[in-house]
Amino acid sequence: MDTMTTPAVQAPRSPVTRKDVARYAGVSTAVVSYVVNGGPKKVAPATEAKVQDAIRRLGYRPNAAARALKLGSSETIGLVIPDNSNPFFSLLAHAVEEAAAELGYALLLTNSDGNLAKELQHVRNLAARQVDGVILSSVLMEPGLAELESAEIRIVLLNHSADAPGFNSVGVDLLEGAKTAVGHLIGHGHTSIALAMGTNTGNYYDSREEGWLQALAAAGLPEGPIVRSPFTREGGYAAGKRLLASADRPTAIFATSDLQAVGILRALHEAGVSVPGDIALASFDGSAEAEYSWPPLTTVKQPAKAMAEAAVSALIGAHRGNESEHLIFPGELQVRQSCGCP
Amino acid sequence: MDTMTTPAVQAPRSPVTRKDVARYAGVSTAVVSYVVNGGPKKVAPATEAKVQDAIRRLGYRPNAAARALKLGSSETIGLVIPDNSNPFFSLLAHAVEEAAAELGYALLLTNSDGNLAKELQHVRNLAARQVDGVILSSVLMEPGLAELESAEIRIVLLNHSADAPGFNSVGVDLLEGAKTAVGHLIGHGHTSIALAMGTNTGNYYDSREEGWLQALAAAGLPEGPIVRSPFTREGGYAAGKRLLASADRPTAIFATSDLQAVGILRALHEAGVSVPGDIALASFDGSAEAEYSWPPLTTVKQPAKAMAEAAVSALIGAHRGNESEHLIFPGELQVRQSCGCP
DNA sequence: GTGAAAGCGCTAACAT
DNA sequence: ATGTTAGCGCTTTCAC
Repeated sequence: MDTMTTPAVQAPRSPVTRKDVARYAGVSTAVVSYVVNGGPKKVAPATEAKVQDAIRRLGYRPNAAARALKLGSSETIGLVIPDNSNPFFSLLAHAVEEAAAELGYALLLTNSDGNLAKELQHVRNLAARQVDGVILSSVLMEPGLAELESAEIRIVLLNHSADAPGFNSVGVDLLEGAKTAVGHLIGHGHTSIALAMGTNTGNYYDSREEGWLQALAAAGLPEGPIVRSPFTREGGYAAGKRLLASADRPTAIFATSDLQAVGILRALHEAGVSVPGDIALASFDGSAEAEYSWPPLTTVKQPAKAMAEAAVSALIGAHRGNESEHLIFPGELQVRQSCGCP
Repeated sequence: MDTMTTPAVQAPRSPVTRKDVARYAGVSTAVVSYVVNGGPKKVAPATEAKVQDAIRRLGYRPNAAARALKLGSSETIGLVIPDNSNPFFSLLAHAVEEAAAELGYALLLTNSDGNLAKELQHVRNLAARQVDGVILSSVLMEPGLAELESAEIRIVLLNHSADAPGFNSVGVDLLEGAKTAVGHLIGHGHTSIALAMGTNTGNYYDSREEGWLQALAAAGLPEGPIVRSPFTREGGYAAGKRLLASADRPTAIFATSDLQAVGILRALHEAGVSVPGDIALASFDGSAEAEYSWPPLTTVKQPAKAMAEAAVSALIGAHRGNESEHLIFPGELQVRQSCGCP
């Protein structure tokens, strides 16, 4: 590692306060506040100009900590997600950041790495930092969530598709999404459709499994093989290899995440299996990566932006009610080539 | 969109302050502080126990805003990146978050979307929020950076490989990385190697271009075609199509990012061109996506974790000097199949 | 070992 | 329209 050195790094923060501005402008500190905040009192145009000028000349910037202390709000929200380097979550995080910024809120980002202890610790830490609420993409379901109720902070669950009593939540319709995807595969004439199911920390039942089952049943098809592995590329890769080696090799696979599908794709390619010729594939998430795999993935797109906006709005938006709401968004099938469509 | 409603959302924040704890424990507020912060004064074990008990019973949590106000530090840093949904940046963000958390700092994340105005606005907003510094993955180079010097806040440039006087910076060795990748392609016997160059907002000269040039020159090879497009999958896709259509179609391509390479791959696949058989490919970044493309990409891996740690450390670490430093990390060639290796 | 109190910078009710 | 001032919750110096 090379190191180069040149002089002079710019200095830290300004010590100029509202008081300095007031003195410089020849007004009281209250007036400065009124100008800075546009209220609550009106200020004479001439005075306002003087103050603005003083602010500019002095390079004054309000101290957010003091404001937060006084107001009891930091205009900041926390986001806890499992892993920001997972494309689906990074997209979600970006959308949340944008939605929050829209309302003048900043975003404190933390990764739980799928670790429950970290998750709890982060929520508590965020609470201590006086965030106005946290959006939690939890790794686990109900039982564990109860611990959070004592955290004394507004929480909305994002990417959470089951009802969680006592919490606001927003998620995607896993059941319908899975049914749609599997139904599409069935439409291509497949009769042996495997499920590559992602494994969660909490061992709850994921509705994507149910959706797969229901779609099969509705078509009078037998239950295909199930293989369970993490919601990752590696997990998918392992799943793909296992499916390939199994006695009843399926002719189609429904993967519960794009990442898994990407891993499966690799396993299939390595084995010289053609997609969708020999085995068709459909997945879930609708991440950008799915559009550029080879072949491009047919996938159920989660409306990440809308979901993020709903979560932010439920947390800090104007209409945030006091009832707990469970918002479920529909996924949308994005048809590409991995399923067998031209 | 379905909506379900159930009663009772947990209540907001606790109004219990250090004063309440003091009263409950029968001590002064100072002692509570000593206990909470483990200093600066020692406290009798018995007293400490009483205080801890009071804290637990009352569910007290220190108010970070007040602490920040008093101390002049929010124990928070800001990160400004172009786009958190770009895998390379999301990885970087994750690493920065981790490194900051290690030191007890939280991370305020913002996306500039490659927009200069947004970038500046974010830096200023972060400064107003009393962050202790910002890590900036700027979209532009020197000239524009000058504006930030007035922002009166510590800044370190991340993912910045040129020296920026007056700023700390950490980046990867673009020149050597590119030379290595192109050299590897040359080692496979290619003599016509194109460059898929990413375009930046600031129109500075990217050393990857120079590296490509130097590697070619060192091998006595003619300059291959250059095609310029954004650092994205779409940009790569467009670049791939243009390269395919060009009169002097190359037998190898060096792409300046994995994302571009993924786009190129798609263009090549669509055209029925085999990789690496007909055209070999190497790229830059070393993101996870590169490992799971088909074929897997040979790429120059940026040590994101180390870079993030260095940036955080330069910003808030113990040894942060007052001289401006420019840290350049070496990239490491990850050899996979897209280059022609078995 | 413990406590009293000043003050960080800001907001807004109240006074003028 | 503008000024005065209390106090948000915390840290820490200085006294005991």
